[in-house]
Amino acid sequence: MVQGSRVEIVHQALRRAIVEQALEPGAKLPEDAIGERFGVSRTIVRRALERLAAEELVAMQPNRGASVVAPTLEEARDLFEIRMELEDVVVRRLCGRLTAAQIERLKSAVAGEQEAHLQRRRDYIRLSGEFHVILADMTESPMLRRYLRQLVWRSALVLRLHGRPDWEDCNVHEHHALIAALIAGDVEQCRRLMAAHLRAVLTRGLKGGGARSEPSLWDILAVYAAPT
Amino acid sequence: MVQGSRVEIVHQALRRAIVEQALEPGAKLPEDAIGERFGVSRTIVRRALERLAAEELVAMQPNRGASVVAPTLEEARDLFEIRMELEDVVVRRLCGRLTAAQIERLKSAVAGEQEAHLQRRRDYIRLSGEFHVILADMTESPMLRRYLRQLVWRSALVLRLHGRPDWEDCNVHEHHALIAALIAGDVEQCRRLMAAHLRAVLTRGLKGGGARSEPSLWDILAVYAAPT
DNA sequence: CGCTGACAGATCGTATACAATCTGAGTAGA
DNA sequence: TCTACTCAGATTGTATACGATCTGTCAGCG
Repeated sequence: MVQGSRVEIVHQALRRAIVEQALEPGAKLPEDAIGERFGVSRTIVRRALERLAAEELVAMQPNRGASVVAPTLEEARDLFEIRMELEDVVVRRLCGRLTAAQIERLKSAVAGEQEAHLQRRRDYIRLSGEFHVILADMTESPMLRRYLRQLVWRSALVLRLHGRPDWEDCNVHEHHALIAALIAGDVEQCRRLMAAHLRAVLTRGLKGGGARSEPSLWDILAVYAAPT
Repeated sequence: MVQGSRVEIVHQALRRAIVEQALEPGAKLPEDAIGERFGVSRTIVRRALERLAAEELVAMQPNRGASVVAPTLEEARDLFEIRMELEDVVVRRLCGRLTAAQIERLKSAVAGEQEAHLQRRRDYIRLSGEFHVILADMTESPMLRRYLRQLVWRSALVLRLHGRPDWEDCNVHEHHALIAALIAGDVEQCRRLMAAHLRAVLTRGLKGGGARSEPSLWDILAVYAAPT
């Protein structure tokens, strides 16, 4: 009576592991080992990896296997720019139109974030992204939902790779303010808050010369790879 | 010296067949038959189908195999709404910033469309979508490029399913006007033209009670499936 | 006459076998 | 000492075999 096939199970498990940053960017994902761990054959694992590759959470190189993607700084910025555009669409659609039930759902989601943050739980990052996924869901636009999910997932990866380990960058207040503005129904205010929020996430995440941030080989070699 | 693996070949071939509407929406895609046609095993075909499923060009049902998706009218509208948002981003980024080479490329693309249209070639629909893909490419944003490609491909499918077979709905003039506005550099004018263009495509495609448009079973039964 | 259940054919889901490819260690030669 | 080559071990790429599931047909029963 499992709702999902075995491929689905492996797929989602790996995605969670990536989004929650249990699997580091760049980590190798050998088919054999994963298959053994989940008790399935390589066929299943390969299909799950292929799906993750379609979501651009893992990269597959021919004859070299799969590994967790390690987006460059440039890709990270591009990601957030597009995400800002789509989140802008979301707030424009939602502003002043939230039902009581939706408001309740958003508030409990933020409460969950707060708790995870206070307890310094590993899933804080996932939860604080989940807030945006919930917002996207409420637009009832399958496309918006779909694309924003992917962008949010990849964002988590990016922040892990280029971000600081600070527990101080807390989204809870900004999420609260956003909910209030959505209820109030001032579109421009909503857009401003969302844009500011995302910009804050990005700069908090990227700008701080992270204690943890190991620049990727690609970035490192950028200087040295200049022609002639 | 093929650039892509065999999976890639089958994947792209099937996609072209779908986008060019050689494969009707709803068409079954049996793994055996396709494998035999391309001279590969089911393993390869299945992976190609899985990729197409990730792009939402085919739907895979457990134990029922794959078939070309047949988006509902509602999904079609959603698709175009999101596409309009992203195309808006594209023109905002490109307006007044086109290089001479880019202008040349766009013009020759439109010329190609025109030719295909005059000759009533099957690939006209693909080419007229390609114009938008080229624009997206020029933004140099991998994300924008990626998402817009998917949206354009799916658009072709939607227009086939719900559209009229008219050869009169020609995009060439609107594409020309758009290029001119992008060169001129008037952002608001660009946005207006793009929005009008897409709205025109949608209404030309969907509104006209198409001679060919068979409403899907789902739509048909909507009235009859009301509770109690 | 209509319904139920069994069966055959087709199609899909998964595991596994074998070939191809890559990686790194070790060795021979300059 | 350094370079180039070879080869074993590990890992992936692909085909295929076998079991599971679905669909449609047809006989048996009410």
